[in-house]
Amino acid sequence: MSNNLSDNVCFTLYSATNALIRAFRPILEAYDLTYPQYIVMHSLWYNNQVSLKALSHDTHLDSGTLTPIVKRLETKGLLTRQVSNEDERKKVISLTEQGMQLKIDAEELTAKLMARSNMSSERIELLRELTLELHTDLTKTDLTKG
Amino acid sequence: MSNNLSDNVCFTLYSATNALIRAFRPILEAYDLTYPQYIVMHSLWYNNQVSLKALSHDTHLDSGTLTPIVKRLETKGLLTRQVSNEDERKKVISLTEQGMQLKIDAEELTAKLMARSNMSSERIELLRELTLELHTDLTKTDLTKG
DNA sequence: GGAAAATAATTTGCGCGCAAACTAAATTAA
DNA sequence: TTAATTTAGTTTGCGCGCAAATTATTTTCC
Repeated sequence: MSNNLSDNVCFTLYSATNALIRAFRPILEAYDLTYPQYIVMHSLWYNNQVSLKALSHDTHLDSGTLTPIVKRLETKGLLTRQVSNEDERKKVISLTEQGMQLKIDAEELTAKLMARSNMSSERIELLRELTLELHTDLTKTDLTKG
Repeated sequence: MSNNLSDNVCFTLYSATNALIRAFRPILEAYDLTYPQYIVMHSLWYNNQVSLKALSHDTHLDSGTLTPIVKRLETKGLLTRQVSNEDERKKVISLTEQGMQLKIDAEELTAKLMARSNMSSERIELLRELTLELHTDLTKTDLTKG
C-alpha cells in the first residue's frame, strides 16, 4: 500500500509529462509553436495533404482538439485547409512553403531536449517502449468493465 | 533520424499520459473527481492540514493551477480553506469528514487501473522509476541554456 | 520604525483535451 | 428513390496547466 504520490506510476507519468512539456515550451516558443502544434507539424512533414481524421489517427489527438489547433496553424500561415473534391465532408490539410521550411530547424528538437536529461539513451529508449506499450494497451482494452 | 511520431519518446510519453487520464476519467467520475482533483485528495489523505505551497510541492502542481482545483473541492464539501493564524498569507487546507471518507474507497483505484493494462508489474515498476527519474532530471536541469 | 525585498496565494489569459451535441455530406437499406 | 444510418468535421462547455501580473502579508535591512 502506497502512501506517497511518487509511489504511483500514474502520478510519476503525469508529472514527467507535464515537466517535459514545460521544458519544451521555451524552446518551441522560438518557432511560435506549442507542443501539440509541433506534433501536428511533425506529422505533416512526413505525411502531407491528409484529412483531419488521418491526422487525428497519427497524432492520437481528438478531432475536437485538432480542429482549433489546425486553425491556429492555418492562421500562422503554416498550412491550408481545403474541402476535398472527392468527399466534401473531408478537408485536405496541406503544408505551405513556410510550413515545410520549419522542418529543417525543428527536426532534431526533441532529441536535443531529451539529451538535457541525465538519462542514458538506453533508458530513454526503454521509456519510449514502455510508454508505447502502455498507450497501446490502454487504447485496446475495454475500460468500462472489470 | 525518426520519421514516425511513435519513434519519439516525448510523443509516446505524452500520448500514454493522455490515454491514462482518459481511461481514468469514467472511473473517477463515480467519485465526482477529476484526476488532478484526485491527486490533491490523495496528497491530503497522507498529509492533512497543509498550506497551498506545501500541497503544490507534493503534487507538483503550480499554485495557479492548484487554487481553482482546491476551491472546487471546497465547493464539493471535501475540504476547507482557512487563513493561518501564524501567517495570514497562508491558507490551511483541511479535509472534512466527507473528504476523509473518500479515502477508503479510492485508495486502490490507480492500482486497479494499471492492472487493466497487459503490462507486467515489473514493467510497470520500471516505467514508474524511469518517469520519476525523468521528472527529477527535468526539474533540476537548467533548460534555458544548452 | 520604515522602506525595500521576499513570500503566499489569487487572478487573468490562452491553449489544450475531451465528452457531447451539432451540421452537413455520403452511404446503406428498404 | 428516399428514408435511415454512418461518417467527417465543427462547436460548446468545462477543467486543467502555466506564465505573468496582482494583492496582501511578512521579513529583511538600514
